[in-house]
Amino acid sequence: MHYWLFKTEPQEFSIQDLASAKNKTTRWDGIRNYQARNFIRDQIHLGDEVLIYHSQSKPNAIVGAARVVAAPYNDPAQFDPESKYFDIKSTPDKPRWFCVDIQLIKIFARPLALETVKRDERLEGMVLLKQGRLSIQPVSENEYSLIRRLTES
DNA sequence: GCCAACGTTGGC
DNA sequence: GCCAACGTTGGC
Repeated sequence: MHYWLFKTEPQEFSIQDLASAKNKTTRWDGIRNYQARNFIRDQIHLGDEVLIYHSQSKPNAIVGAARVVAAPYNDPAQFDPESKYFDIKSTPDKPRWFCVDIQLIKIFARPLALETVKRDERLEGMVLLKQGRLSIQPVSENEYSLIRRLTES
C-alpha cells in the first residue's frame, strides 16, 4: 500500500464535487507533467490511499482522503482533439499520459491547512513543502497516518 | 496581481 | 546536448 497527495484547484474540481459525483468516484485525468505521470504509471496501485489538497484556495489545505479504485490506464483525453488535454504526439500504441479513478473516503472534519503543515516538524519532510509545483506526489506512511489523526473530529 | 520556481520548447 | 526564451504553477 502506498500513499499519495493529489492537488486540485477547487475552482476547477473540489472535494465537494467528488462527494457529489456518481459513486463518489472520478477519473483523475489531465495530468501533463512527466514526474507526476511516472508516479501514476509506475507506482500507483489499486487500493492506494490519496490525500486531496486544495491549491489556489483560502486556505490552501489537505481536505480529505480517497482511494484508488481503478489501476492506471491511458488518459482518454490525450486522444480527443476537442479536449484541452489533447496531445498530438500521443498515440494509442505509445500513449504518453495516464490516469486513475479515485473514490472519496471522507471529507475531513478538520482540514489541515498548508500553514499548519509548515509549522509541524513531524511533517517537514513532506514533498508538498519541497516541490511546490508537483501535482501528484508520494506521502510516507507516517505522514499519512499522522494527517489522518490530525484531521479527525 | 506579482513573482519565484521550475518545466518545456526550439534554435544552434 | 546546451541553454535562452518562454509558459505554467501556486503561494503570497
